[in-house]
Amino acid sequence: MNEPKRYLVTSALPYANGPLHIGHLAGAYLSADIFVRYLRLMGKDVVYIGGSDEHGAAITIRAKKEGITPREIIDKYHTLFEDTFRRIGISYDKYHRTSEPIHHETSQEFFRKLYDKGEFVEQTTEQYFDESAKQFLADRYIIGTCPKCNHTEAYGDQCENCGSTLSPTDLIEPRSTLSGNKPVLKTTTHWYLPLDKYEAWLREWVETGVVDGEKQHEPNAWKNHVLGQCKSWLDGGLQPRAMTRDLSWGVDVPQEIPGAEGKKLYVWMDAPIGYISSTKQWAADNGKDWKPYWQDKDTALVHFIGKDNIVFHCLIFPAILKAAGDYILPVNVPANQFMNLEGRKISTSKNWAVWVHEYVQEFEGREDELRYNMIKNMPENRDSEFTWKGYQETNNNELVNNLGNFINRVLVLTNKYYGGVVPAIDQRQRINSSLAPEESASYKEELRVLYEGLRNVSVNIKKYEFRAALTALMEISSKGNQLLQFNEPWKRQKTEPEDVKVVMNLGVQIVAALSVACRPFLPFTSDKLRTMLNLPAIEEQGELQAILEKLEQNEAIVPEGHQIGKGAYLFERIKDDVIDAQIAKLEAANAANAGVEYEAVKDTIQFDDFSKLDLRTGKIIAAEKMKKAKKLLKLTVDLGFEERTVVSGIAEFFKPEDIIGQEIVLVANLAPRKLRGVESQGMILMAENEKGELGFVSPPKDWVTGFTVR
RNA sequence: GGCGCGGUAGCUCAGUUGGUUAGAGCGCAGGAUUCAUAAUCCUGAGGUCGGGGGUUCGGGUCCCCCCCACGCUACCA
Repeated sequence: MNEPKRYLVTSALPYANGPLHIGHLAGAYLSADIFVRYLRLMGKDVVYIGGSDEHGAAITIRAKKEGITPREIIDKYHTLFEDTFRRIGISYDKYHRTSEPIHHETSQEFFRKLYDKGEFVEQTTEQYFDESAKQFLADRYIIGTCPKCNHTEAYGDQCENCGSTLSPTDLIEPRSTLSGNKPVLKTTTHWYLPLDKYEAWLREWVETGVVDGEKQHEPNAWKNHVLGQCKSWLDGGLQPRAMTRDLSWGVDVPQEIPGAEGKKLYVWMDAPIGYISSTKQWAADNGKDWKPYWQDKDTALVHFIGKDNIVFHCLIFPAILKAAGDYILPVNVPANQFMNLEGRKISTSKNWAVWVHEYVQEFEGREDELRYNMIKNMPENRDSEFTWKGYQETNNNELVNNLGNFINRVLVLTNKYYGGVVPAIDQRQRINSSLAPEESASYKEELRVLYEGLRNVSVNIKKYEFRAALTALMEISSKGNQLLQFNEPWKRQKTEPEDVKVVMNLGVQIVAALSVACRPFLPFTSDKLRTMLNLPAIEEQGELQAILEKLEQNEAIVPEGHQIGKGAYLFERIKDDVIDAQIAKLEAANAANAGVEYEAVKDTIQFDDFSKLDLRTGKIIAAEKMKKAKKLLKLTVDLGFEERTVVSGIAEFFKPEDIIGQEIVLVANLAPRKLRGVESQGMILMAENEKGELGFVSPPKDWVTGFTVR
């Protein structure tokens, strides 16, 4: 594969239904931003694309709940996203939105093209339908009792209480959120993309990089967990996926297609095509042609996403692109894993998160400090963790003590000794090497060390190893500190001023190199440094490439005689009270949210309804774990007059040997049901707490078995 | 239960195709130093590389079994 002519880089489109937290940032936005800023600094042709994902049922439901329009919600979050990204320095070339007409047209064109080519399979299935509202109900429009945790407000696709993934037909007592009525099952027809038909080429493409006999990517360059998850799906066999849904808020299925009425494009045919429509808008705004970026084989397409999006970007979207024809496939999908927060999973609903828009407000001027910590702890290959204490430590120990201090030392000394003018030097002078205290080095040899340091940053960014690249950046600064330490200008200025000139000139060169090399990671710091050095602001147009070329030729970056400005602190120490306040804030928000949520009391029943239940006291006399099931125990219950076999989903909370002799209450007249091949004759009553933990409901100790409970 | 990514120093993590005494940063202990935001630099202590077996002249690295964490998935009357 040749060096690409141009790059098209995307970050996952955030869903316009809630603010951005640090997990989003560490997952898909900072990584992309580092990559594109680097490419620009190397003089590459690169376009960085993103936008808000603004369709879907979750938004309409929320709008209904809050009594506002979906448009108001998406406008609110789209504006917030744009502002947040700008303030934390995510340098999109185009941040677009899927509600724009150009996006509707683009995704409809895609659909039309696939339809005309006969790629779709039409399938008729039964879906819930609200007769009073006269419409099919999206998963999110159906609420019912979760079959797993009995939460009464579970959605048709997911229970937000226990987190399990559901299908609408799983819900007990489903009801429509539109009318509150019980929905009926009715047939509906949708267009499916037959992924099963594409399985063979998708597998070859993922595993070898070859499509249609042409090598398009190097699988070794893909991350393990990305390849692993793709293979896992491929091995499991791909199923046709619906590309349309019965939704009210989204992109219409092109109306000339028979049966299109009331149908919208599903997220697969909507959100990722947002990358393309966003590119079109960028091209229109800048007098460019969007097509080479999506259709020319010499373009490298890179998707930055979180691990929850791997299958989507590595299998489904490529399938759509190839089915449409004329489109290139991604050369890499460097998905990150997840970032935890203070030992727990980040959770929007539980309000366990650091919100980026709050951070940029509360820590204005400290954007790079967050970026630095996020990159240092980026979940590149496994889940990682953000802690406020860690944030404080990286800030104080690395940004202040290492980087900021080195730069300050150079600026202070240069101003003190030479009035801020970069000293002219005699290149024949030898100084102490920055590499080892006992060795000597020439000016040019030290420029070479700097060159190698920059190369090291560069190589790691190319490999999508941003943590390593950041470490390499900090090594440049560390070597700078060593150079000063081994040469001790403050001592030798009086005795060996010519040596000191060489050292300080080098110091300025290193700081100047850092002002360019730090930019992908710390763009705000880069700007400040350029001002301090009195050097032109960075436009991200080949500046890194330019200094690499100079250094490779052993040429200085900053000429002798250049006047630098005064130093100022780039980073400031963060005190304990700031950190303590943030931790307290986190705990408080979480506690406020965790206020025990009581389930709503169900509809009133009559005594007759109750008396239909036959509850009996009993005792567990045998228990064993069910094979091939994580949650199930097979229990034998003594009812006095008979023994029952009961399969119960309590294995996560109780070991079989611990519950022999446990007295229980059994629903004795529940219709038997087979679970994993074993007939369960009844149900044991369990109490559940707010954490979802289970406890037995039992009669007093040594109660007689087999008697009724009422 | 199935599949997948991981399990390396007190903490956060590097360790390429198997090859000499397993590394970095932070923290800790000593020392040097003062240009610098009590910053910097040097030295040191600290690891049966999750456990067990195997292949090999040689295994953190390859193979098998097991344990733990996370994710996806099935099961939850």
